[in-house]
Amino acid sequence: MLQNMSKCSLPATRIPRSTPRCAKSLSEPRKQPVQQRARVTVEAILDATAHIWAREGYAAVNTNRVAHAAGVSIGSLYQYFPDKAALVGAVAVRHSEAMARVFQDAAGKAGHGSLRDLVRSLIRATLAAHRENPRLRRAIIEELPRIGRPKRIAALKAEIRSSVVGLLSRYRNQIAVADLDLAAFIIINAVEHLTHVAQSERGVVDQALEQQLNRMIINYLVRK
Amino acid sequence: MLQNMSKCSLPATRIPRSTPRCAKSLSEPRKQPVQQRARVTVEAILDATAHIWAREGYAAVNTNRVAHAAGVSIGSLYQYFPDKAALVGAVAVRHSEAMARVFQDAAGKAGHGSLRDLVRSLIRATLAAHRENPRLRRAIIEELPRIGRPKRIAALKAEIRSSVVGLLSRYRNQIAVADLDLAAFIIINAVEHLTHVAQSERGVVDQALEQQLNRMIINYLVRK
Amino acid sequence: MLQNMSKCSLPATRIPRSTPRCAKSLSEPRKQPVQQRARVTVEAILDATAHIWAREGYAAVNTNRVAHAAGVSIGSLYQYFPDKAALVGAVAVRHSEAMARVFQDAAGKAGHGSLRDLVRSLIRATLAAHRENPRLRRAIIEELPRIGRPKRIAALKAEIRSSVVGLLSRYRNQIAVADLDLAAFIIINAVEHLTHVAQSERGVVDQALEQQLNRMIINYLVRK
Amino acid sequence: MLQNMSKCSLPATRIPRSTPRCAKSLSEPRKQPVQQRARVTVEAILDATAHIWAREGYAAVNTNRVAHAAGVSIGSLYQYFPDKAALVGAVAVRHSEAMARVFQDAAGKAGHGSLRDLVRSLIRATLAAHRENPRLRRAIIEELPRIGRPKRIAALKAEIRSSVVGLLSRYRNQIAVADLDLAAFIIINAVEHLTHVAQSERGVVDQALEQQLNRMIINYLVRK
DNA sequence: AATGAATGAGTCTTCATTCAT
DNA sequence: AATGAATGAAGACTCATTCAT
Repeated sequence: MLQNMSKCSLPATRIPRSTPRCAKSLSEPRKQPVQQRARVTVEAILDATAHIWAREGYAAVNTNRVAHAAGVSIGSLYQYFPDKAALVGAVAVRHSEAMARVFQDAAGKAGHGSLRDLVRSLIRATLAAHRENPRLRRAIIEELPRIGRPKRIAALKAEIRSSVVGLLSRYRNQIAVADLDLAAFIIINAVEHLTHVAQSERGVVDQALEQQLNRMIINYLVRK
Repeated sequence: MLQNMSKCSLPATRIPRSTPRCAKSLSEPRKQPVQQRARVTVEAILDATAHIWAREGYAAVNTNRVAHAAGVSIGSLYQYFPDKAALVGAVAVRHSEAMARVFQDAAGKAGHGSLRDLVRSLIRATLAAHRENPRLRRAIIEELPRIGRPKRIAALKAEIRSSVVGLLSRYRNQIAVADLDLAAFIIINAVEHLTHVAQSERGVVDQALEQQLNRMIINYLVRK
Repeated sequence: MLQNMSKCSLPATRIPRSTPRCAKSLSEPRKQPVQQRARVTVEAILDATAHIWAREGYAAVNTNRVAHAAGVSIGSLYQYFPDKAALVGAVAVRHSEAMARVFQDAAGKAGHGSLRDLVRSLIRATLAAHRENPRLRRAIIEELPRIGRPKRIAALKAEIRSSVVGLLSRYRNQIAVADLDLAAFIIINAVEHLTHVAQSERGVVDQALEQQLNRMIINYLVRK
Repeated sequence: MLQNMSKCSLPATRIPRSTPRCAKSLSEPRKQPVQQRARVTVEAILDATAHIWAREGYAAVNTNRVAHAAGVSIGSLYQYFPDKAALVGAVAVRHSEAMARVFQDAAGKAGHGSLRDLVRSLIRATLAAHRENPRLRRAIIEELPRIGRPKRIAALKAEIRSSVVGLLSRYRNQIAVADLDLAAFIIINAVEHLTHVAQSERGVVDQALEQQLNRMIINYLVRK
């Protein structure tokens, strides 16, 4: 009886809740797969999610479809992921980790060269990262902020930025910008977005773009 | 009671729609309001849409809610907008037109100054545009590409780019970049996105950023 | 406050009334058009209704669409027709009257011939009636019973049947069927439906069919 | 209460549907029930559909109501039937198959008798079929053509007709009609419709009618 | 008389999530 | 652990009808 009352509160025409945001979103995976077989299942689910998300966007990702595409029952999916947000969250994490590795390698290699070498290396790494599954990357960049908890993403970005600040600070005396944090912010976002938008609007990320980016960034850093 | 009898009719089967189907996305508004009160209705609907979209993203925009927020019946909404996409499309158009005016004014004012003046003026206009309802702008930038027909948006961007190319070409001999179209692409997107991301991640678009942008762009254009 | 309660009675998922039939249906036209202009309006409305009904079925007939197709405002439509059922009712009546005239002419002409002549004449009239706007006729035959009040239609049919009984009774001594009412029922419905179904399934109502019908009916009547 | 939190997720935009669109009408059932309980569900849905359709016509069939009447959630209904048309389509198929069996039995039994026996047997089978749930039969006959794809229905009818032609051809030398296909068309439709209309207008399908039908058909076939 | 703006109950359909087997 | 049947809240969209202008 009482529980029926809640059904009765909406007028017939649906006027949805104006406060639908709930603090959760992007929850952690539910349990770690221990058996080999289970790890395969989880991978299949993530692959299916990534595929759909990359091709058709977040709105097209739905749990039943993912389960079906992964060749797994919907029940199994929920054994490893508490909800839809956890699904795309896990995909994003998996992808980000791979990207971070690429990026760190690049930074490591340029460890003892000139500022110019460092810039060139970071830009090259960003371009390389983009050529790797650009559609998924696009989806993550464009849609994750609306899905996941913004604070976590902000923290991630801050981390990357501070590592770039660390790299730049070795060349502080050559750099015309006083606020290195702002400089890192500008460099990272400009390169990142220009690569992204070149990919999605022009369809290619080529030599010419790379050259322009190098010129733009190095001039920005060293020129008065 | 009695008047309800007239409402009694056979349950009508829903089939009709003599208009095709398929091929929609971002359809045109349905009919032009001719009476004054209708124009008020349409404005209220657009305002409500913009408000929800800006605050909570496209996924939170739903037609019943928009109608309710606009103080209008769902039927009225559908009298003027054939579907949800048309709703956000109209908001985007309304907003874009306003922005275009701001931008063109800026270009006009800088008509006879130096290249440096032109750059400064365009950057200032972009910043100003961003300060005007930044959340709606963010929503449009981030989500419209996933909603509307990409070709149309691409065409719009190409138009803007070519107008910038036109402005730059007056100063060609001062510019170190051979491919003016690529230069315009880079300038527009770098400034646009850095402003955007500064707003959404740092919460402000300040003097410091403006200064850096000016330096970055002008150095990019004139330095070897 | 109180009026809101009524909005609260349905559970969220719609479980519609299981007694939706209401006794009304097929109401009379609302007011007679007196001015010439008004008569033109009414004709336009009926034409539009007939056109849509014939082409796309009752489910596709909707008042706004009819009004639009008739070049009339929805308000004007409701000035002359109290509801949708009245609309199709009026079309059916207008059509039936025309058909009745055709039929009565045929009966009149065969007034003093043989039984064979009478049968031939009635069948020919039925065929002729079918060739006149067969799609509308099909719609009326198929869909009116579900729309209009069955009693009225039954009465109409009884009337036609009794007039055929009247015609047959002149030849009673040649007829092998004792129950003339049953005979009339069989003749009318067999001829009517075979013509109808030949039209809608074979696309034509031709000489061969007419000949077969004549043979079937006359044999049925006179043979032991 | 606590468990409700997990239900909290971003409002999902409704877009997906990775399957085409357009080109449906009378679509196939969606997935086959494999578990026993699912088969029970499907039967309940079909029974509910048949009941409403028979009693109140197609316009009164609506998915929520069917689900409710079947004691099943609307979601379950859509798990097995992609849309409303599939629902009535399945009912029609289930009914038609039963009818076809009745009819074929009749033809089989009359395999080695006279032409007169064959006719008598077919007519009796038609009458028997009509006594079995006449309202549903009426609904199917009257409304299916407007719902389903006409080609498929036409094919079904052609099949039946050709089987009757097969039966008749054994007695060709006794039959006065040269075009056996036309004869079959006339016989089937006349008997079918007269039975139907006797049921729906007179309320009974009795001995007298059966006798008249036998006389009409046999005379039609054998008399010059 | 005519217009057309407004209404809102009603209908189809989807999809995240739970739970019995 | 896995399966897949079941659930139902939610959301897009239609259309008969009313009423202010």
